[in-house]
Amino acid sequence: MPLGEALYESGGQLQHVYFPTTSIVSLLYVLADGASAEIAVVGNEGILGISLFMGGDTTPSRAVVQSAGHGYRLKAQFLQQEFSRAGPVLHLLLRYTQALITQMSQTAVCNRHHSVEQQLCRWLLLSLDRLSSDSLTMTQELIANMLGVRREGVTEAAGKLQRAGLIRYRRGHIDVLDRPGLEKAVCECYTVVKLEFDRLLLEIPRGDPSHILGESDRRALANRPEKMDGGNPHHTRQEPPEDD
Amino acid sequence: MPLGEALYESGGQLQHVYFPTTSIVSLLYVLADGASAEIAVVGNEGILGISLFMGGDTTPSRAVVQSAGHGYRLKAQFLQQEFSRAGPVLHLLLRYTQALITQMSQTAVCNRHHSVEQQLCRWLLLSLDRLSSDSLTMTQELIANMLGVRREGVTEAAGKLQRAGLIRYRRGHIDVLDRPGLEKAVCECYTVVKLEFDRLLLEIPRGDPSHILGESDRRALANRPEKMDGGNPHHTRQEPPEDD
DNA sequence: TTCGCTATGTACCGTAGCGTACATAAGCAC
DNA sequence: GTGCTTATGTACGCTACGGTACATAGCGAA
Repeated sequence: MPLGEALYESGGQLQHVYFPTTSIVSLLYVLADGASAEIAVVGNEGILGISLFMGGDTTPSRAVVQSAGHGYRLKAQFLQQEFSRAGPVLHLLLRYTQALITQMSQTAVCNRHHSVEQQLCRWLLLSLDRLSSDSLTMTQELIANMLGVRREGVTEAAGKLQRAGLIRYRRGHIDVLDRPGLEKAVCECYTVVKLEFDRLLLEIPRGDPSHILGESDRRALANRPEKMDGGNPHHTRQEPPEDD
Repeated sequence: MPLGEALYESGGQLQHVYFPTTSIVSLLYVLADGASAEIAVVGNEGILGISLFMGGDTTPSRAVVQSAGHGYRLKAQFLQQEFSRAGPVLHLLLRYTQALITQMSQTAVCNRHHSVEQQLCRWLLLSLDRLSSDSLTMTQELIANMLGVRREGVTEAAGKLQRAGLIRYRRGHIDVLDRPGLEKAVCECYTVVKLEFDRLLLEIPRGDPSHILGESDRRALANRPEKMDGGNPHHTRQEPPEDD
């Protein structure tokens, strides 16, 4: 999944869902005048194409690869088939969708009330969490597009963070030097989203048995079908691999 | 459902879902410093408490009655019971949730790129659509809280709209005089959301039969259980027809 | 190595919206 | 009516950010 590739366009018909593994994908809303804003970011914890099981088939958002890497993809019909079985996969997908809703909502509030610098911190940490790395390949121009601000604003904010010793960047690369420091500088929006993802996707729900997802269910999701660049020989699944 | 009542608080355990009929409810995200922003508005087209069927049981958002009126409520377990049957109600709820996601996302972009005046227009139209009326009981202070801006900003924007002959307001009331004019002044965000709601909730999906929702399904949802002021215990209604 | 593209740095002005303070007026209770 | 509460109007300075213009420097290609 190369940098900049659009997995789907606003309103376009989706054919697949995607499961990033080492890549990160941004969900963008684009306005008629070309202005845009990232409303959520999806990495190896998530799935792209939720409208395929939510029932809308398409969505007004755009999905762009923000950090090159790998991922799996699956034909929509296979996911829908599994979804319609109303088993643990359905519940896990819905819980993920709820986590995504939290991310979108918190982004909306953050857009309203927080400074570019705070939003940059949030963005860096959210991206880092999805890469399990402390280094990003990313120009300030791209970050500006994601945040929906001027490139110069990002330059300024990034310069401030660098002078504070939190990050270091070279042409097109950002290294995080002091992650705890970054977490101190970030607004609460990052924490809210992170806690909600952990709560919804890591904790084992109690109560209604239909919602219980144990370790085996999470393994089931982690054990993903159809690696895009080749094969994982060892996973067992019902659907045969297909296309590409 | 009186003005200002909180149907649920951020992180609080939900006991019921709510179906507003003549009321409007705002979903708010509140920051630690008290600042807040409305991320979506729910009226007679929608349902409050989606986290109950999405599987999270709770959510970081707050639901506040923005326009007093009536509504139905239903104990969470009954909705979950119906949801777990994986029939048309499930698909309708998920389609509504996707529409809600669109509204939240578009709100995020609008917060980023559009002026207070444009956002006020959007807010007025979204509220109007959910009241099927051309008059709101609403102070500028409350609107400011919803939009996450200063009250004075709303005063100014509303004054501009009034001088343009689009609206008229008296202490705590707003009348829309020229709705077409308002629709010309509003940003695209309103239109995107409206079209998406229409597409997802009014159009009859084609293709996968499990997604088909006909007129009877929509009647089934409109035919709502447990009126809030009545306490009718007969909400064990007959199951709606499986399909149209 | 040199060249050239592109990412980054800096500066200047314009403006929308914030924080604040206070004035006015509409509606309500009596 | 009178008086109080609360909604609305207005003003002023401040700041963050947008728009623009241009300078510099890193890095890859030749």
